[in-house]
Amino acid sequence: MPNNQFKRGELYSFITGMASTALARRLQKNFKQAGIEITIEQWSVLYHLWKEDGLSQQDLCVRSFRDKPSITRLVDNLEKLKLVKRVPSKNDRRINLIYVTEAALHLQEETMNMANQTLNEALEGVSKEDIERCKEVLQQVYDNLNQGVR
Amino acid sequence: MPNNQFKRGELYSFITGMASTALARRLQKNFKQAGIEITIEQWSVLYHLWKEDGLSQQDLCVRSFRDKPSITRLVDNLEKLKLVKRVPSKNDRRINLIYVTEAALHLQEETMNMANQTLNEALEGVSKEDIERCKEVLQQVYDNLNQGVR
DNA sequence: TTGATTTAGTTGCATAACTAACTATATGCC
DNA sequence: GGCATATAGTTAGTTATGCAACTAAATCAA
Repeated sequence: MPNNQFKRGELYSFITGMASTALARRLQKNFKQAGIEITIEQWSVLYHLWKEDGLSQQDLCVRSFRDKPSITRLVDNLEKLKLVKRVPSKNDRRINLIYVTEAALHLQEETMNMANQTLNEALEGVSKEDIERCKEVLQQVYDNLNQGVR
Repeated sequence: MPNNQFKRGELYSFITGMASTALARRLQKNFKQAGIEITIEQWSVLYHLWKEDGLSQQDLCVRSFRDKPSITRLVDNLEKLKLVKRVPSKNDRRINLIYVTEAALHLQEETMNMANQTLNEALEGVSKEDIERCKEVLQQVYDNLNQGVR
């Protein structure tokens, strides 16, 4: 029997990710109250593009832990909102490079501040050390589940 | 400045709950490979009913951290699959009490074992102590975000 | 050069989530 | 009793996710 055997009845919140769900909901609410009409999922795509503009959809898949259809549709919706633009790559015509627009850049500062502030509220009373430890555990869980998968 | 100020670029995986998503996906795949044709969300409702049968939909909302429409539809789908039954309460006719069927009871042992095993695989290499610490952090995050909310 | 395989992205279908608005029953106050 | 309010659940509309099947372009091999 593995020494970290999980007792029944303890697994539910781990599987459902209730903390991250609550956090996403709160951030969504904060966006709305500030009159920012994008979803958290759309924001999370912009987040990666703000860090590095001109990523391919495939890059976005990897970085945002989503599958290809999800990214296709998030980019669709972001394009409708005129927050990003698809630009076909000249080297490889299969590839779309995604660039943020001026409008999206205007959102960056405010939404990043809101995200940081929301996260800090969520982590109120939790020590830096415990946060680090928790992040490591979650990363390990992710890695365990994806080893051997490509 | 709060002493647990989160640095930019570190928040993404926390918000998206990539670990819990990966875990849910893996468990779903394991169900499918075993020929069990229910979704993780449906399973999570059954999970609460196995612990305590005859809960109201409202009870299920609270315990599964979902809103009312979500539970309505999950119960709809579970009822179609003949895994639960809605029984109107005699004391209060607004209330539906949800009971698992024989068919659902047959799923309990196997799926709970699969869930525990999947979780143990996910937590391979993580110490009991770190798991505890991580659970406490996630609980604290949830509580922080829901204090003052009812 | 042609034909098989891989890669990037899209489309279709089912399930699930949130919000808002709705119905029906129960409760509380006058 | 009667009306306002609260509670349990449903319905409708939009967005997102997962899977499977698909198209188009690129690569690799004979």
